[in-house]
Amino acid sequence: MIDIRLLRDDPVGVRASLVRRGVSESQVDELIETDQSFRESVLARDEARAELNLLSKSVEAAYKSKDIEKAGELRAQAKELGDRLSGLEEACTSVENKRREQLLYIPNIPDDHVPDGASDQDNVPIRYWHKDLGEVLPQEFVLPEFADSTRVPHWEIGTELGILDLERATKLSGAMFPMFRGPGSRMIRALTAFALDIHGDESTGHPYEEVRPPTMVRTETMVSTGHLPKFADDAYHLERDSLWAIPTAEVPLTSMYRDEIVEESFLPKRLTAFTACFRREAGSAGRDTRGLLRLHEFDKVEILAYATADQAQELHQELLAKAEELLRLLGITYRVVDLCTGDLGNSSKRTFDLEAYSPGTDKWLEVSSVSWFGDYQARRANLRYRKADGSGVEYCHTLNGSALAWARIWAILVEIGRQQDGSVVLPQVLAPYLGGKTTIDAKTSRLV
RNA sequence: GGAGGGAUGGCAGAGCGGACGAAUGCGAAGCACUUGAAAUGCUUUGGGCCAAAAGCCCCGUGGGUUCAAAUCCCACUCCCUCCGCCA
Repeated sequence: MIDIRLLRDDPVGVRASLVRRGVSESQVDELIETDQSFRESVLARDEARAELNLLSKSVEAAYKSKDIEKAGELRAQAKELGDRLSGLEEACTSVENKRREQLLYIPNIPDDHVPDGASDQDNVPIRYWHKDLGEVLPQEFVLPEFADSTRVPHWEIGTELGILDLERATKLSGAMFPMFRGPGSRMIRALTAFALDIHGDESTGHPYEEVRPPTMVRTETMVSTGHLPKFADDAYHLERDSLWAIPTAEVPLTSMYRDEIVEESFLPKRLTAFTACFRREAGSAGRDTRGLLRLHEFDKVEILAYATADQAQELHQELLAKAEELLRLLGITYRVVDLCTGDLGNSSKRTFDLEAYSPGTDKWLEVSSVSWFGDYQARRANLRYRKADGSGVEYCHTLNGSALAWARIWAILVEIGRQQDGSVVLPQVLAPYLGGKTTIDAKTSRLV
């Protein structure tokens, strides 16, 4: 959540920033009002409490001096004050809860650099990359030719080779649950090992610690990252056990140090995790239903960092570079997009998306989203660090990005690797993870 | 699933109605002593609300009793041990 003090100190500025990303003025004003009455009732309550504490002390003193009569008198007085206090206390908690509730629904304040915009149409491409062209500025980029053999959608290729079995997956779980088979399944395993090895590489000097977190989490864990309470409809909920299926490894990784105060020297802390991710996709029924474009369950490797405010921006670039590195190694054409205020995620301060080109569908697919959350999530998670100079305790900054989401990568690899004869050639970097064989044979559907 | 035990500061651990935001030990920081270190001694060392001195809150969470609760009562949550079941 946002820092309520910011809102107090600069209501006009904060309101303007939030309106920029689609929050209504009235929602902000309501919060300001609630906060004001909260502070008033806290003051009233504390004054009454102070008085009562004093009275209690004098009761004790009266008893000690054996003045039973006076003690009785004071007790009656205190009793009366106590009754008044409980009313004030009740009022106080109720406003406080109201304030917290309102606060939980207010999205993060976007960074000043975030471009204005209403929807994903207004996102700003920053650069393109293609294996033969290298980095290219947006205005200079022209999409190179893709061979006809690659202009086949991945679901057709997958079915043809028997490495994707969506029909039977539907039998098991319903639409939008994928099932990979044979080399198709092994590709996911190879990609995962490949990515984790790169993230965990010690020789970089800043390896990411590999974590295998739980996939089902408590409600508080989902609240910390901002996925609850606002977006409950998007998540799978196991009511009987009060657990939620994680939509991304960001959820458990961010809460790992929830309610803790770490030392400044601990930061920046880099983590990486492979998990399945579950999304109900409640608002998108009927869209992108074919193939692997939109799924209820998919595998993803996530990278995440905790940082101080000073380190955050640099870490953001580092995470982005990490995700880009994988795409480059895989030879996938992509662009980096600076998300506009209208498309920015609720908890995010700034986000870069990586969109990879799928020749089979002629679409740019979001395969990674790299976000800087400022202290928004850390406030929700009560995740802080003790400053090295001893000057106190501060909220951490959190950042994370996908690197990468495999379903869409799988789709693109299958499309760009497709040859005239229908076989699929996979990137050489995966060879060590595929038993040295990188071609899926058209006839036998086996790796050769 | 059954039975028991527990939840206190960075850790260990006392306190079991008022003098307790909390003994003691360990750890950490500073200072002194020392050529330096060790040892020793002294001092400091939780978080939050508030613009803030003051004031107020926090001993798992929520409620209750009381003038007064870490301490008594109730509920919940979590953790541990044993038994059962099990990948």
